[in-house]
Amino acid sequence: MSDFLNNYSMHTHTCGQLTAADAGASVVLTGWVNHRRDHGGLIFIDLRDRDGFTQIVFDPDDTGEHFLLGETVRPEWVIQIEGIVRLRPADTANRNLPTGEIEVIVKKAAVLNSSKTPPFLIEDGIETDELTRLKWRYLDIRRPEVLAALRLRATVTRALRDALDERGFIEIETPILGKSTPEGARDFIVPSRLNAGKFYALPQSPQLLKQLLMIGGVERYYQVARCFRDEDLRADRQPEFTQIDVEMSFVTEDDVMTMMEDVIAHVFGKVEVDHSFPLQRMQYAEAMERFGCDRPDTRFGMELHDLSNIVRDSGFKVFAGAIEAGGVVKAINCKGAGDWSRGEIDKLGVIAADNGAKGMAWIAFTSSGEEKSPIIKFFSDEAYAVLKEEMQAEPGDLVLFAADKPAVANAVLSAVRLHMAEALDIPREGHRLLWIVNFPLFKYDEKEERYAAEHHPFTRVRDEDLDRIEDEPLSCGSYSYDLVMDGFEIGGGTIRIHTPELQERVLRRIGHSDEEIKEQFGFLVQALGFGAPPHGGIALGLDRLIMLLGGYDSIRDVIAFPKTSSGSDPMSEAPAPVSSRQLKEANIRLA
RNA sequence: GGGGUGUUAGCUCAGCUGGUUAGAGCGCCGGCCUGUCACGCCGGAGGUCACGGGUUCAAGUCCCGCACAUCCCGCCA
Repeated sequence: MSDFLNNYSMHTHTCGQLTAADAGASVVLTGWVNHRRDHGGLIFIDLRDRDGFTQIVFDPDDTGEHFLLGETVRPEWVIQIEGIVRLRPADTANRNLPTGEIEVIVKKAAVLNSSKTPPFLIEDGIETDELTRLKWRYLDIRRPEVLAALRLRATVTRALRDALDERGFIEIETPILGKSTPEGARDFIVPSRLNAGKFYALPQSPQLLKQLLMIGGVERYYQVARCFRDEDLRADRQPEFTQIDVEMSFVTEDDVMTMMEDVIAHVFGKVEVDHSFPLQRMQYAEAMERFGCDRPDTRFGMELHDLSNIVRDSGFKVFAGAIEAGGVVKAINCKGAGDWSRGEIDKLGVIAADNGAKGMAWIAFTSSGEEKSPIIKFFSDEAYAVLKEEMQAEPGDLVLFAADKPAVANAVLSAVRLHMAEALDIPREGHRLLWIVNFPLFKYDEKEERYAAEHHPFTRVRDEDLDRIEDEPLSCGSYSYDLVMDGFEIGGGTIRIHTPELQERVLRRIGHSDEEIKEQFGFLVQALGFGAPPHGGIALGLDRLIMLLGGYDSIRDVIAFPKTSSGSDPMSEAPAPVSSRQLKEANIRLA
C-alpha cells in the first residue's frame, strides 16, 4: 500500500487535521486503533495519532474487500487507510472532537503492525497505578494527556531558550563527568577506568563551572542542565532533574531578578498564564514570620501570628515554658473549621508530631457561638480577649497553636496551614510568584556541630555584614533570592563571591582547613585571583515549573522516563548489577 | 535512617466478628447487530489473594517479618 506515498510521510494528513472544509478529499491516514465499534454491518474506528482522533468508517458497500480488515483489527494495532472525507450524517457529529464533523470512509486499508492487548486502556483519565504506567511507559506516553505534558515541557523550554537568546545569553554545555565536592548533596560517582581508584562525580549543578565561565569573560551564560543528586526522593524530587542554569557578570541581585522576571513573563505569555510583574519581593525574615517557611504559598491567607507577648504570663505552663526556653507561641486561624469534632482536631496532632512538636493546642469557635478548648481556662479574661482580637477569631473559626523553638513552631504551623487549606478546600486558583530575598548566609548544623552555608558557600555576604563573618556568622545576610511559585521553590540564585580573600574567609568559617580549601576549591580560589568580574545568577527548576504550570501533582508527570521513589526504573529495571568483567575494568571490588 | 497508607483477575476495586466453589465493573475471547463515538445485547475464559513464617479444626481476613509502591520527617548548599 505504501506505493502511493511520498518519501517523507506515510500519510497525507494527521488525525487531528481534517475539518468540514476537507469534505470530498481523498486522504491517507496512519495511526493507532483507539476505540472500535463494530455494528456488524458497519464498523467505526477512532484512529489516533499524536495530533488527535479521526473517525474512520468501514462500510461493506464502500470499503469492499478491505472491510475484513476492519473486523480484524484491535485496539493499538497500527493501520494505514486511504479514503474519502465526508460530512457525518445530520445529528451524528461529535462536538467533543475537533474532527467531529467529518469522518473518513475507508476505501483501502493496511495493517502496519498488530498489537498485544495493552495492560491498561490507552486513554485519558485512567486511574491505573503509577508503577504499572511506568513499567509500560511507552504505552502511557501514547495517552494524549501524557504527551501533552511532554509537549508543555518542550514549549516552556523553547520559550526559555528564546528569551535568553534574545537577551544575549550564550548556551554552553558543561561536563557531566566532574569532580566530587564536599559541600551539598550526596554525589553520584563514576569510576574512572583510566585512573584506577579515582572517581568522577555527576554534577549536582554546574555551579563552579558557570562561575569559571564568568571569569572566562562569557558574561552571559545559560544551559538546560541535567543535574544529579543521590538523595531520597519526593513527589517534587528525582535523582536527575533539569535546571535552567543562568549566570551573568557585572550585575546586582536586582539586575538578575529583573532579567529573570522578563524571561518568565515571556514564558507565561507563550503558555497563556496571567501574572502581574514586577514580582513581589519578600524578606526571608518576613516570610518566616508570616508563613513559617521560606517558600510560602501566598495564594491564600491563614497567616501565622506571634502570640508570645500575649500568652507569656498565662498560667498555661506549656506556653510559658516554651517562651522561657527561648521559644515562641504562634497560631493560625482556620476559618471554617470551628465545628470540627475533637477527634478531627486531634488528628492534626500527627502533623505537629511529624514536624518535631509535642502537640498542638487549639480553641474552637463553633458557629453556634460556643468556645471549646482544653486551654481557655488558663488565660485571664483580659489576655484571652487580646488573643481573640489578635487572631480576629469569630464563630466558625479554629485557632491552632504551636509553642516551641521558633524553627519547630514555624515548621508545624506552616505544614498545618497547607493541610488546612487542602482540608477546607480554600480556593487557590491561578499562580502566584514572588521572590524571597536576603537569606542568612550561614546556618548552624547541630548534628555536625558546625556552621554551614545556607545557600552555598560561594554566596556573597552583604557588604554591611562583612565584618561579622568570623564572630557573628548567624547575623550575616546574603545577596540571595529564591523564586517561589504556589508554595514551591522553582528557582534560587545568589550574587557570588568574586575575590579570593572573601572566598577563603567563608570557606574557613564553615570549617574547611587551608589545606582542604586548596585541595577542593583551589582552582576556584585561584581563578578568582585573575580578575574575576562581579557576577551572579540563578537556576530554575524546570521540572517543578512545568509541574505547576500543568497542574500536576508530581514532577514524574512531566518527565518522559522518571524513576520510582527507590530511584529505579520499572521498565528497564535500572539500576542493575554489572558483570564482573566490567567491575574489574573499573577497578571496583564489591563489599 | 524513621513514620503513615497500600498490595485480591490484564486494569480499578469489593470481600463484614476467620467458615462451602473468592466477587463486581471495565478490558479480553466467541456470537449477534448498518450510525456508533464509554455503542448495544447474549455467552465465555481469566486468581500462587505481593512474598515468607506463625496462630487456628479452618486464614484473602488475625499476628510477625519482608519486598515493592506512594506520601511525609530526616536528608536535599
